[in-house]
Amino acid sequence: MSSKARATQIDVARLAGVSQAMVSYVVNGNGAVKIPDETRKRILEAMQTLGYVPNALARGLRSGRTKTIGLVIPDNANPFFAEVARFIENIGFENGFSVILCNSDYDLDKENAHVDVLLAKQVDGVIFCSSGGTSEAQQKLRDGKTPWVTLDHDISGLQTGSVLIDYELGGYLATRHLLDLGHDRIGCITGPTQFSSSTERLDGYRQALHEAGRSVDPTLIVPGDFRIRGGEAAMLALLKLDHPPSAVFAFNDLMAIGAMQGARIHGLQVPAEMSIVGFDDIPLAEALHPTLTTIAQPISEIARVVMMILLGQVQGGAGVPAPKAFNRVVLKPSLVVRASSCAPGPSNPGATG
Amino acid sequence: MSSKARATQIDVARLAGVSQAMVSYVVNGNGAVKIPDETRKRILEAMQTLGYVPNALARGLRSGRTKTIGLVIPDNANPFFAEVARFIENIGFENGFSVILCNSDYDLDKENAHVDVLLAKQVDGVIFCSSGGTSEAQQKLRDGKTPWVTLDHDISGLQTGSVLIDYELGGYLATRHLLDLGHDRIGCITGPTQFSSSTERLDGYRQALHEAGRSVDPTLIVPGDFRIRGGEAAMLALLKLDHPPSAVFAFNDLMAIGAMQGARIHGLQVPAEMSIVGFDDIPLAEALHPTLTTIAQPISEIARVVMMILLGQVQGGAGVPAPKAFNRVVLKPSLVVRASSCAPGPSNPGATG
DNA sequence: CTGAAAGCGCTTACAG
DNA sequence: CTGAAAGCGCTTACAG
Repeated sequence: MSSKARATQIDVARLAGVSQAMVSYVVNGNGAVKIPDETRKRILEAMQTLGYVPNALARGLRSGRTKTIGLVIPDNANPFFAEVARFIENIGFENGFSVILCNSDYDLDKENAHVDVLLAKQVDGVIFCSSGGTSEAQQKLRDGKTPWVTLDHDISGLQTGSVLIDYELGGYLATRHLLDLGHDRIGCITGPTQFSSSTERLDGYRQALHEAGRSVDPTLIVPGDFRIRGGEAAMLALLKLDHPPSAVFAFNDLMAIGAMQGARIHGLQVPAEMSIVGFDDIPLAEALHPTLTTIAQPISEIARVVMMILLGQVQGGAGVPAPKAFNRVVLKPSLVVRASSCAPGPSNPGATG
Repeated sequence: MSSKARATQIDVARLAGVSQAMVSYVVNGNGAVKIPDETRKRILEAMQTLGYVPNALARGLRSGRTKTIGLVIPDNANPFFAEVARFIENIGFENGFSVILCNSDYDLDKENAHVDVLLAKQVDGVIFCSSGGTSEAQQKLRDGKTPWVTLDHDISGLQTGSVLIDYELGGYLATRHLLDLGHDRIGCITGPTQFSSSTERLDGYRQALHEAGRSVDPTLIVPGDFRIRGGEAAMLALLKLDHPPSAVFAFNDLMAIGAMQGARIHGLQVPAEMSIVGFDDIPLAEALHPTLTTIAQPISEIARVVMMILLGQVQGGAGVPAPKAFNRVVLKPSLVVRASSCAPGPSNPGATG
């Protein structure tokens, strides 16, 4: 048995003494054709005997559907994206879709290469979590006819479904929280500056400062890379300033964790001597010590909405768009106050004078 | 352009004034056929003009290769598996392979369903990180002719490539470390007990205890679920014992993190009043506070070896097995001592008398 | 209810 | 160097 080639519908048909079409009808449960129980049973038995496995390639080529979607994210090792991927895959599985995982590594060329492959593989849809900016990959998706949904916040006239996160609001909430606690000098560890998801958080930071009548000190804004090590390095850089901050807002939780380490390396207590706020609310945020104050992204909600939009378009059939109301959804992040932020201590140089 | 159907090789051939075969040769760079530069250029231009994208389904159907592999893991939201997936995908990308991500959720039925789909989709290979035990899915893989590599430690005569982790050694090292520190009562938070990766760690635990002339107290062994919450609950259960442990070995880092929380909920200091050792060495282990002592699995090495074996079989062509030497690789975990473990305090009831 | 047949887009010998 | 053609395994009208 293991020496023979894989059985096909023709083999099954032959063994069951029916035509190939009958086998196909049984496999696909086509309701338009009624097959006598006796015949169906014979076919099923033949399939069993031969260990028949349908060839999804042939089916896809013929039907134009592959039951596969592509997921492009920057980095699956980041717990936030790992969670996103987990939820997406789960919903896909429940609906009979496989997901091809693509990590772009915040690299536009890689992103582009991945989209090429996904399109060549005839995926039924693509979930595109851009590394930021308008890329070649995004252009291809835009020009093509494969349904796709973006998780970016690039609202420049997208002609597709998009789930947007209000990053600016997130940046505002984080900063506002620290201002409310009495912090005056608030550091900022950003993501790679070319990405819109970074600049938007930064806009929120600035807005909160302005609203409170504070000026923005550019030396307090240091770039990170969305990774732990980058957060640590950024915190150490901030602590070398003549007037270091008493609180730091890191643009994601991973960097916030690194910032905590950086503070400790410097001998500072968190939060007593250094408040830290993150962004994402990864599951580990509340397992840290101290637990991490952060801006929560509604991960499962994001995944749910994205898949609803995408599968709506995919299953609606070619050219039938999803209900207009679902095409653009803005999800709000929210502040989750935990133990890593508190009012500045009296001895803290960064405290309100 | 967006209203037309996707261009095919026939369209390109027509526009370039050549036969379809020529287009195919250009696309695949078949060295056996020499195409004049002028002709090649015309074809390339026509492809550009029409926005030609090869149909990987047709190619796969014809050639028998899909340049796609399947990855079955229990849970991508677990940082350990997220890392594994990340490395696998990366190596796949470098070699021109896409990866279909499948989460089994420690559920044998789901595992089985995923393998069915992967086989139907004609993947070139499967990486199978079993949830444990001999499952239907594993049987199908064994019977089929699709190359596959297992990450399990089920050595019961596997006729396939396998990368094994010496979990027993890991369990031994963790326990031995705690014994060496002077702990007498060492708790154990296991994984789901039906899985061999759990029982093997437990064997190591027992062995270390026996070797030190200690008996195994079954009340100190509590089951976990490989998740943070489960670790916390297990720790709380351990602390309710009449004779609670002074140290705990959790079977993965996620549960170790939960155990830390559980200890804190109970008002215990880690490590002064409760030592904790994990397993995996996820990137966050050294970012925790205190940093986590754990048994490190060589994640990147695991991914590298798995892919080397799998791609060797895939690219070696049907029926040509990889070099025998690569077919079974046992990787050793190692102890990484950090700050979450120390000698028991004098006031600690679990300390050596 | 059942069968013969076209065709999805490609690769690959096989002739010229 | 170039073209005509078979065939990968399936789905789906179309006749009987």
